[in-house]
Amino acid sequence: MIVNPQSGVRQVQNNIFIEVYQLLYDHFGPQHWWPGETAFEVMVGAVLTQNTTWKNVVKAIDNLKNAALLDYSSLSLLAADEIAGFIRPSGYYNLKAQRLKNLLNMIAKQYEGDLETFFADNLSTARENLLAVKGVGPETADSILLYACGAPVFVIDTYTHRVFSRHNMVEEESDYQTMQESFMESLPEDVRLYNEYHALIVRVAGGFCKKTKPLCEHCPLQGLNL
DNA sequence: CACCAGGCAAGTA
DNA sequence: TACTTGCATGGT
Repeated sequence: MIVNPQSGVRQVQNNIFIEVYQLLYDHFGPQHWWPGETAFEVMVGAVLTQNTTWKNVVKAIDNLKNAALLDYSSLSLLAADEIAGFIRPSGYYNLKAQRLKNLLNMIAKQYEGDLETFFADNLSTARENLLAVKGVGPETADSILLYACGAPVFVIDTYTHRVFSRHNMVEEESDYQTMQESFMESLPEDVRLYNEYHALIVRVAGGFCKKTKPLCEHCPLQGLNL
């Protein structure tokens, strides 16, 4: 294992990103993500889970499901303030309702309201269109691309940053794009791998790598600290 | 009671 | 450019 004496950060050389994946997969097994029945549900969930625990998102999703609103054409008929009423449990409900509207409007405008056309679009075009939606940032966009569109994009989130910076595998000040490039340059381009890896990072962070507990006892990555 | 959760945009200096 | 703040419910 090579460590850069300047930064103390491990060199990506053989190859820490794959090692970590193996450790996590061996410890936790497959995570079966994304937890949603349809691609549309995944897309909605990606917006609702912004800075919010998934448990609360499930309640909001259930409200939409029970009202038979969890499909593109039904949800598109509602105004933002009507959507807000159903998604209250997920928090920021006014904001997120408008963000969902913005997303639906983008699909209406760019893809003539055809979800399947959007899901099948060229990766970079789809990503640009998603990022142009107010309320859709890089993580939300990439989550939709990977888990709804099945595109080979690695998703970075706060957990990814926390776990990997805490173990000195990326620099503390690394931004989204930098981290994403590190992962994607170090891993084979494989949707299934990206899917499982991100889910495993969320799993280990939620289970062991808490914000207020810098020491992750009994964490499967424990031995990596140096 | 304080703090956190699978972000993002807008405001300030 | 580099911080800071608003958005909000629900669980620990």
